[in-house]
Amino acid sequence: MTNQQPLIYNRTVTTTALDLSSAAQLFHALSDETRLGILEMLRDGERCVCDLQTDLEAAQSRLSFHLRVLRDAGLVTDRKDGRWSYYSIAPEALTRVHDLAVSLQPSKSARALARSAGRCCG
Amino acid sequence: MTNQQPLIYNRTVTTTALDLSSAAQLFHALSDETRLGILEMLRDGERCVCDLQTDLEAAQSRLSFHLRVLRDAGLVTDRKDGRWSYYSIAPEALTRVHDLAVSLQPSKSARALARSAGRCCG
DNA sequence: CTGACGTATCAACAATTTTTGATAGAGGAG
DNA sequence: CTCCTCTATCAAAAATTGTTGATACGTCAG
Repeated sequence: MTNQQPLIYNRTVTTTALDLSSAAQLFHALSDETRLGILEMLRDGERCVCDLQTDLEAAQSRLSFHLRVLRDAGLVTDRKDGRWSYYSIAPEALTRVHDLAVSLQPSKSARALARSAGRCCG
Repeated sequence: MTNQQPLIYNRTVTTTALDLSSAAQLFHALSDETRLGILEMLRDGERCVCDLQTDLEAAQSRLSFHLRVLRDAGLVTDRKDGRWSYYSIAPEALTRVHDLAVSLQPSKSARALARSAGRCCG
């Protein structure tokens, strides 16, 4: 259950209400400097934890923690080879971030009213 | 200082190392369901806090808190009219999210090695 | 086998974020 | 004015997240 991979989303932007929960999870995974640093490193290709450990000067268990957050959010995948674990970026997840940004943009039909009504609400 | 607005970033994606700190702040603002719900509502145009309060069934001070997080991250702007505060989406911030997603994608020169070297690190 | 290495996980603690309820101030209605 | 509405802010409490050090397990070298 903890190893469960999140769904892979379709390329097409669903116009239906976004899944706030999984969107939040995705953004949360990106909301930490250490994790962004990891992703930045992984841009050049897969890396083992020990590599990251060296370059980011982070304790092993700390890295392990952040890698798991990234993996749970679907942002990275891992592969084991011998005693090493190699992590790489899952580009689909970034595509999804991209799509979310698009789908949060104001709609064309932005209702230019709001204050025309004397009373605001209730 | 607390009311300080974040920088507006250029449209062009800088290839230089991203500013991890402000990127993290931006993603953090998006990492909460309530805040995503707010943004979703604001897609249709500006809204006063009391509107959001009604539709999101959230306490006023809670909303105020989240709106501030969004504003500090540059995701929304606010405008006062009489006793109402109207919030709207700041599309540039979403563009920046978009750009960040792009700039985190794996580089072309993904070094397809990593395991070709017998030893991993050290 | 044995011992060192690479990594994941866990529990305890620290730090940060979010919620809640109370208070205060600005603006408008009467 | 005075009272009510809308909103921001604050402090305290609750919840969540991140860090650290210890432990465990698989794998490989010797």
